[in-house]
This record gives sequence, C-alpha cells and structure tokens, in this order.
Amino acid sequence: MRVLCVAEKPSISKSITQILSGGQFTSRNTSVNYVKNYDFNYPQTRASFTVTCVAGHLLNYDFADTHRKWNSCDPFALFEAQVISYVAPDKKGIERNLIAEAKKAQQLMIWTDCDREGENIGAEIARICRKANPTIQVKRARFSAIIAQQIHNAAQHPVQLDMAQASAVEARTVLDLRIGAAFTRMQTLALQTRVEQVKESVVSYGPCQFPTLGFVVSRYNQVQSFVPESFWYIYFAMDHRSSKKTEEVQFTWKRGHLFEFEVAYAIYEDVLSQNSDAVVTKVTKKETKKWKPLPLTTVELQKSGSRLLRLAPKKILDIAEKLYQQGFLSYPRTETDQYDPQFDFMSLIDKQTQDTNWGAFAQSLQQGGFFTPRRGKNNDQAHPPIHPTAHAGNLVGDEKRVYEFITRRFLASCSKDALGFMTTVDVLYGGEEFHASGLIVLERNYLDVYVYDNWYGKELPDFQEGQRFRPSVCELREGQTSKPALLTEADLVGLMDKNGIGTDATIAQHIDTILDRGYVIARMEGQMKYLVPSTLGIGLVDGYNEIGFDRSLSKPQLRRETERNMVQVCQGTKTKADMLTEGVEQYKEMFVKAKRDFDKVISVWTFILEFTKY
DNA sequence: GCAAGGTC
Repeated sequence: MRVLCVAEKPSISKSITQILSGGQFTSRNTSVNYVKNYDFNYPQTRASFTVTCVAGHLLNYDFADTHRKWNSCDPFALFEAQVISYVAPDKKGIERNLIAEAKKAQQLMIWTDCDREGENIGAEIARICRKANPTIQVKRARFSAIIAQQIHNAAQHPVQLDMAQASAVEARTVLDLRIGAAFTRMQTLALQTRVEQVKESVVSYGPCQFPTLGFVVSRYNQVQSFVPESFWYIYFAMDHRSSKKTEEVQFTWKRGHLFEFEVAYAIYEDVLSQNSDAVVTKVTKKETKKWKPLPLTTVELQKSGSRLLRLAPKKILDIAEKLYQQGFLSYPRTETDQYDPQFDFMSLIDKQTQDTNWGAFAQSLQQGGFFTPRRGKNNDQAHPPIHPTAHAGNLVGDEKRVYEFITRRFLASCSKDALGFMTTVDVLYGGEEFHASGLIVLERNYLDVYVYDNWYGKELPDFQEGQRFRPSVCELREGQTSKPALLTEADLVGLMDKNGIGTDATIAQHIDTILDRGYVIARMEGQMKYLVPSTLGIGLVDGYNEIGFDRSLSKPQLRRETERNMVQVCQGTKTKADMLTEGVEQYKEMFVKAKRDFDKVISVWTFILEFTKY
C-alpha cells in the first residue's frame, strides 16, 4: 500500500521521515523551495510511505464577487453575504504537489499539529486530496511530541480526523471575516466623510485588535484620571554598630500605610508616650529558594524578551523564526512549558559546552549539576518548549542576544534553584509591631548562567529573641501613592495572553496592527517603550463604550464567548451552524446600534480630537 | 482598502 503523509510544516515532515525511515529515505524536490517529498518503506505496516507537507492553512476565505468591492453593498449585508473559500495564490504550488502525490496513493495520513487549527488544516488537506483521488482513504496520525516511540505508534494506529474541531475553526474564520469586514467598512466610510485625520486611511475593526486597543486605552485612562493620595506610616530604624561601621537597620510597620492622618498620628503619639525599649519578639531563620525559570513558551519569550532585551515582541518572534530556519532553535511557536519525560537534555547541553561564555556552566551540568526542568501547566501536544538545538557561535546583534537569552534560559531551567537563608525579625515597640528580613545567598546555582535574574542578599545583624534596644529613628512620615505606569509591550502581551486575545503566533501581530493603524503610538521614556493611544484610538474605544453595549466591542468578553462556542462545537454540544447564526445575530444587533448611535460616537470623537493634546 | 489563523 502507498501512504501519503502530510505534515503541517516542513520541519515536521523531516523529523517524522527521519524517525519512521530510520534514516533510509530518498528525497525529491518540488516546485516549492521549502517543500520536499521523502520516500521510504515502512515494513512495520508493509507500506511504502511518501512524506510531504503544507505550510499552515491552504484556504483563504472572502466574500463572493457580488460583495467583495467596498461599494458593492451596505456593510450590513456582509453578515449574510455568501462567503467562498479558495486556495491562496501563494499555496498553489503546494496544492499541485498534494494533487500529484494523492493520485499515486491509496491512503492519506494527516500529520498536522494536534490542535484545533491542525484539525482544520487536516480537513483542508483531505478536501484537496479527495478531489484528486476520490477513493483515497483518509486517516489521521495523533502524536504529542516528536519522539520515536510516539511517532511509530501514531503511524501504526491512525485515527479519524476530528471534523467537529475542524468545523469550530471554520465557524470562527467565517464569523471573524463577517464581523471584521462589516465593522471596518462601516467605521471607515462613516469617519472618512467627517474626520479630516482619517481621509486616507482604513479604520479597521477586528475581534482581536479592538480588545488589544482597549487594554492600551484603559490603562491610559487610569493614568490620566489618577489622583495621588497621601498616606502616613511609622518609619522605624535602629543603628547597628559593628567593628568597622555603623549601619541603619530599617523595619517595616506591620500596618503598612494609613490613609487617615488623624489615625496615624494618634497611634504614633501613643507609641512615643510609652517611652519604652523595642523588644525582639521573634527571630525566624529558614532556608529559602529562588526558583529557576520555567521552560520557555512563545508568550513568555516575547514577554521576558521584550522586557530584558528591549526588543518589540514581533521582532523577537521574527528573529526566533529565522534562528529556527537556520537550525539553531526548536520550533518557536509553542504553548508548552513542560518537557516530555523522555526528552534528551544531555545531548543538547553537550552542544553548549564549547561556548566561551556559558560553556563552563554547561559542563557543570554534565558533571552532576543537571536537574530536570520544572513542569509548567501548559502543553499544546505539538511542540516542546523553546530550546537551542545547536550551538551558534557566529551570530551578531539582536540575533545573538535572542539566541543567548533562549540558551541561558534553557541551561538555567536544567540547573538547580538558587538557595538562600532568610532571617525574619519581629519587633514590638510602643505597642506596635515592626519587622525586618535579611537574606544570605548560599548557592547561586542557576543564577550563574541566568544573568537576567537578580537575588540580592541584605544581611541582618544577629538578633536574639528577648533582646531590647532603643530605635535610632521613629518618625511619622508622609508618602504619596504613585501614578500607574503606561503599558509596555510586555504588559500588553501578558494581558492578551491572560484574556485569550490572539494566540502565541498572533499576539505580536495584533500589537503591530494597532500601531500600524495609528490607534496607538510608541513613546520612549529613557530606555523604556510605552504604548500611548492616539486621539483616534481613544475616540474609537471611548466612543463605543459610550454606546453602552452589554459587552463592549473593545473588551475581551466577546472573544472569550467565541472561544467558549468553539469548545462547545468541538465537544458536539453545539453545531457549527448554530455558532454561526448566533454569532451573526449578536453582532448584527450591535452593528445596528452602533450605526444608529454613530452621531454620539462621532461627537465623542470630535470632542477628543479637539481637546486632547499630547 | 476589511479579520484571524496557520506558516515561509
């Protein structure tokens, strides 16, 4: 039997070929540079295998000719207009290869990633192959890691494609298109005639880009409306004299900050009036740890990378993609922060021993310093955490910095938690409680390679329970609450991830979109980059908020509902048709309201455009 | 001239 295997991307087709063929395969070029067809025999199932791949989705969705042009219809009609799908122009070569190979095979085995998108891509592949060869038998290989035993098991026990998952993705795709196009055309056409600033531009709406914008505006509004508040606290310290110097040991008041001066003052007066010694009531000494970092996911790479390396999330992902293409990194789009129990850490660590900067650390891991990485809570069943797959010695600039970060993070995660010794001292003075804590770092462990983490040890003098002393300072001091900071890109990535806006592969794109559209402007303050909404961005979000929907078009709830609906379609508790109809009805209602209230929206915009200055 | 999701 001839079996055609189709993976989601070139790297997977190569890995499964290497595993299933045991290295004995021939390779054919196709008309597409990055797609190869691999042939070999698989005696385990007495079949001859051809392994090839696609590159993500093959199909694009758009409106039929009657509704494609902007002026062809009222934007409202897009909620019902016919939506067609077609092979994207840049995927034609891949389609041709699939057709040619499907004609030669009796069985199609789909090897896409084991997630909803993978199931949908699998359905696209099946559709094209069936058209070329109507009798081809369609199977699906299920694997959760590129590990020999799992890949063999998947090849020998294929299952059926999960059409429910594929349908859920299709429903979301069509809904996003209808909603995005309808609101984008309506907004753009309405604003272009009335607002000078947007005469030439597209004012896009999207179910991911708007909540993303919403986060930026919401933080900006918090900053603008911030009013500092005064608070009072008791500052308490003692002088510690050692042979060399005198140091001030500061204690923290257990009550923290009080916002009523009268109350704080009364307590303070009471403390002073007792005119007593301070008494050490308790000394706690215990070992403490600073945990080594978790295995690296895409979202975490973008968050910590943008914070520590000061690069835009999109830039980091682009660099990681390039390093992956060059064979230096594992697949850079992953939600997984746990390694497979059979993962081969040692050979990867060995590759890093030649490095001039962290080679010695890698060697120390080989000589007994290795500890299995911590396990996070996420597993996408498709890719391992991001890790270096080869040593790269000749990189420069940002590529070098990104590679270095990923490698140090990997080595750190294979090391040991840092170990410290913490002392906490509780003190009673004038009836009030204070405490101070000190830390001595005993073993740096992972900190030696993960230069991005700090763990400072402040040493405390040796206090004894029952010890009495006079404070050197005991004052009532005033402080003020400080303004919240504007959002950084790292914050925004975190908010989007937490609220389910976008995916690991698209979060950075959505941020770029709101920058490109001019909804948000990057503002540098020193080394730090902050995101500030433009008048247009504020106008759009505040304008829609003004309309008063149950669930705002610029908040994350709507996307969460879409996600919930997709899960229901996957579980079979809702049909694709119901998800589509309900979604269309819901957004139709909001569309009508939005259009009717547009004067109100515009007046908010005009107000903001006139009175907001930066 | 519209979306979001894959990936190159």
